[in-house]
Amino acid sequence: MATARLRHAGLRPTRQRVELAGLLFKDCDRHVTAESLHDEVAQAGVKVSLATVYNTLHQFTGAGLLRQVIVDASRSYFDTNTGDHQHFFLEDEGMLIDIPGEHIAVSGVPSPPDGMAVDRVDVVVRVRRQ
Amino acid sequence: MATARLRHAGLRPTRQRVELAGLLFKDCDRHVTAESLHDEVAQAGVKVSLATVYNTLHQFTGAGLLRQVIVDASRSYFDTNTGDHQHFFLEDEGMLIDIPGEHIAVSGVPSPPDGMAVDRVDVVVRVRRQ
DNA sequence: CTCATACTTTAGAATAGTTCTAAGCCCGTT
DNA sequence: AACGGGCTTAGAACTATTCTAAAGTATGAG
Repeated sequence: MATARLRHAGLRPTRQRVELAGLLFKDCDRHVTAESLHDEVAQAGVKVSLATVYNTLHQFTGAGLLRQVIVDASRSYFDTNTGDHQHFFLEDEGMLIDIPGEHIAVSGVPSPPDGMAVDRVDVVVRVRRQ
Repeated sequence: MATARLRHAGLRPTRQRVELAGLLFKDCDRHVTAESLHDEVAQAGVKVSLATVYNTLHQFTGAGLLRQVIVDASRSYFDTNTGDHQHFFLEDEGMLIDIPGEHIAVSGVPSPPDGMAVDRVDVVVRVRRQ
């Protein structure tokens, strides 16, 4: 459950973090923005400030519970799936869909510049209506 | 030259657009941000407002002369190379390096959701020092 | 060449997402 | 129960970007 997961990640299980973790990790994999999560937690009748939502998303990301996905210049998405996978990005709706890592492969990446190591390879398949 | 290129793209060759196009398309492929280009044009002793730099970058992108690259949540990059290629992103320095399209390949992309068509596949190889 | 007009540029204000501040709160330990 | 350090929060601040509306300018017609 949420409390144990937080403790294991070295994060004090405060009311706010437990609430947010509950929403984020309840069911399936999810993609949220700070604002969407803030709305959702408010909808659930819990009061958590937007600043705390931002803090929490970053702490969870630092602890490896979330992964930040950069696909849109105007806002940040966070993904509850931290495993090997990539994304479709529906540009019309600003929505992400996972592509399992087993399905997709990138080949022919040149060796990185001297003194650099590959941190991650991100693939974004941008799709539009029609 | 810049003037002809602008006319061909259906853009009136104003002093500002000609100056910016001159800087952008003079030599090799380049990656700029609005701010870096604004600094550069100022350095060259020309006065172009930041708003015009933004306008121009977007108009050039709309005309197919530039391509916007989304790799960083906090700012937009524009690439003078509009051909098929991908990028290394040096996270420590906020710098982009092209990976030629012949070198890199993505396979196993599932078919997009119903009613959607693939617009573009972007690969970002994030690298860090050491 | 001159003019009219529509398109451009610009300074400054406005906006949106995000981060910061500092004051009070609360979790875990003693 | 009390304490101490981390946590939360409202609101201000910040930053990249976009908007506004007023002044400037390229272009085609005459």
